[in-house]
Amino acid sequence: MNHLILTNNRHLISLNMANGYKYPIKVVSQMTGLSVHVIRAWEKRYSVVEPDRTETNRRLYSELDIEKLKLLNDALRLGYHIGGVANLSLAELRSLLSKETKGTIEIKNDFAPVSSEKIVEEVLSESLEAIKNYDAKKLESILLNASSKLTQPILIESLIIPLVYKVGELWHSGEIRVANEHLASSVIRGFLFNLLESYSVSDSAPIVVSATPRGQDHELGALIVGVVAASSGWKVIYLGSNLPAEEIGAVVTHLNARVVALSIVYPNDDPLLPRELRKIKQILPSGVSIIAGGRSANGYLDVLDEIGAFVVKNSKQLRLELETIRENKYN
Amino acid sequence: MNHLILTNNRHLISLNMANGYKYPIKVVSQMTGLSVHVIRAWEKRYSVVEPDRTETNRRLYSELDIEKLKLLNDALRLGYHIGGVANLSLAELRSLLSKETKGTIEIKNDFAPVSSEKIVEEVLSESLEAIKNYDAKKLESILLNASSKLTQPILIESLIIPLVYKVGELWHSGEIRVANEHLASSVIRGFLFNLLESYSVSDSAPIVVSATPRGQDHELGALIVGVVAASSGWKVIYLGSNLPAEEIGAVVTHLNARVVALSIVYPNDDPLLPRELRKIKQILPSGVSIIAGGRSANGYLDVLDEIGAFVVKNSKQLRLELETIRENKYN
DNA sequence: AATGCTTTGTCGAGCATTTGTCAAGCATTA
DNA sequence: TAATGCTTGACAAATGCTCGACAAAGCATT
Repeated sequence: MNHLILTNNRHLISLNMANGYKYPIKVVSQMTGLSVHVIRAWEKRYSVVEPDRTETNRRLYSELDIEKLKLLNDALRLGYHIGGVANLSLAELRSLLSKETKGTIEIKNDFAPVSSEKIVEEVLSESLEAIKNYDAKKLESILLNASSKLTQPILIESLIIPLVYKVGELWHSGEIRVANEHLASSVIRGFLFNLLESYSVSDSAPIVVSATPRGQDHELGALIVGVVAASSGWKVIYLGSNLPAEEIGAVVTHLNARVVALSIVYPNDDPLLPRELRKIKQILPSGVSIIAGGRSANGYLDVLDEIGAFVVKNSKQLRLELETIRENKYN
Repeated sequence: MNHLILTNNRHLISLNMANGYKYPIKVVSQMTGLSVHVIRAWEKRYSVVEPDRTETNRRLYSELDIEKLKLLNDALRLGYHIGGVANLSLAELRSLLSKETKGTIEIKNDFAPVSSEKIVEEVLSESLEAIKNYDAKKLESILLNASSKLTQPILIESLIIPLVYKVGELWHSGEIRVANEHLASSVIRGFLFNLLESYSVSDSAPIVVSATPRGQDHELGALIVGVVAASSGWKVIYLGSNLPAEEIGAVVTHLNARVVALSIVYPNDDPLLPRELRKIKQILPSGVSIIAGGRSANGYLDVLDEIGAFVVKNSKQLRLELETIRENKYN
């Protein structure tokens, strides 16, 4: 059904369109995740769907057909046999599945006991392989794929962070080149940035400004912070790396932010950083919290303590800290 | 750390590419990634597009034609056959493709094709507004939206580059903050990176390695080069900024790349850069071409000349240069 | 457990259609 | 003159179709 809303003479907004277009089998295969062989076999054996044909006998599937195939595929994953559910109508299938999914929250755990650890391990080694081959596209698709299989905390804590560490290690040990590392960084950065931008939060959400202070060039940490904060319901203003204190202050004031999150990764003995941190503290309006994290944060514990920053060691602590701050706001 | 400064000779190009301009088939082939044979075959067999003709019967394609061809190419990649999608309108094609990826609401504007200049102007001012408000998400959606309305050359030459340039200007003049500039850089970088990764080329495509040499921190130029090259059918290995000569050499050798594209934006008087450039030349296998571009390339013309690099001033020249190199390969 | 029977995903052979590519011969352009 | 473009016709690769075969997995019986 086509709901068309005419807003003015040159914009047409169409919602929820089920136009008359019919899809070829290859596309249906991709959309449903079923192989073309299976789709044809099911048709032959159970008349699961009976697609139209072109004049030259090629199959043309409607959107309803596709929906049914998708539902059947879901049903199989839940343990049903194709023979048992093949002749159910679309409505019956839908109710069947909605009932099932209510009963068990974690569908995947029952039938596909692939542990997260297993996935992570695999993804890690595949990723490193892609990095070694300078295959940016491959790496990206691996990460995308992983992000759909893993929960966000696991994705960040068990995959992304270890991957970044590992790449750093291999680089230091000379097992991969600077070029490999650059390429990996680019892709991971792009991936995280997309992830960050994909969160949509309410306008009333509290604001956290994420950046690395002046002298700190490694922005992946700040991006990770951003992703974690966004997933915790914060509105994230991501400013990238190497940001002078005055700039951080200006943004916080302008947007009335609640938290500044700083990522400190390298070097861990920058003599100028303490001064920069103090300056940040000095510029920030009172009531704005500072959270610091990153591999080298430990190198500056005394300054961080001095300026009243919360130091977090991992994304879980970060989450907790953000939560605490958020609640205190209303006290 | 990414400053937004780029070439400023965009005026001429934007005039050339202005709205009513019609493109000959070879150019269309490059822009769409389709061979001229295929374009003609589709026209003959399905009347996919019906380009104007010169008095002497040569085809002249409009931007809408090009857009349609691009969309069709995308559709093929998703498994559609040309016969099935050939007669769809531009709007139908767009909705078909967006359904593949999103499947949600969609806004079309085909009913009164606004001129590119108008769009660009609007998008530019909206973008700057979003940047001033630290609204990364808004900026990103503006760019995404623009990319669906504009052809790729116009998007790059008339929108992205001017935007980058404008932001640099505003920053220098103090009208916006470093923080605004950082945020804009992040978003634009992410946008370009996505664009780059979205091109899929055949495995047999010649390879170009894109990077900035050691000492050059500004990677947007290298990304733009990457996007242009990818749209011209090259396989792009994007290595980011600040890459030592040995690394570039190693990658080129390992992947048997045909071209190294270097972006040189700032500073324009780095005393170490000439040495680095010579080193690159020295390390590269013979037969590998070097292309250099970017705002500050002019500052190193003699060295670039010495090492036999092609210096390009804009994306059009870049395209031409790539094409020339590509053809020479087979002679 | 072991045995058979059934279900079901996968594959290949042989044929038809679709589609990308190419060459030949001529016209236009630079 | 060399390069580019046009049309036509031909060809080969890719894709899809049907049918049949096969093996892994599930299930029930012994």
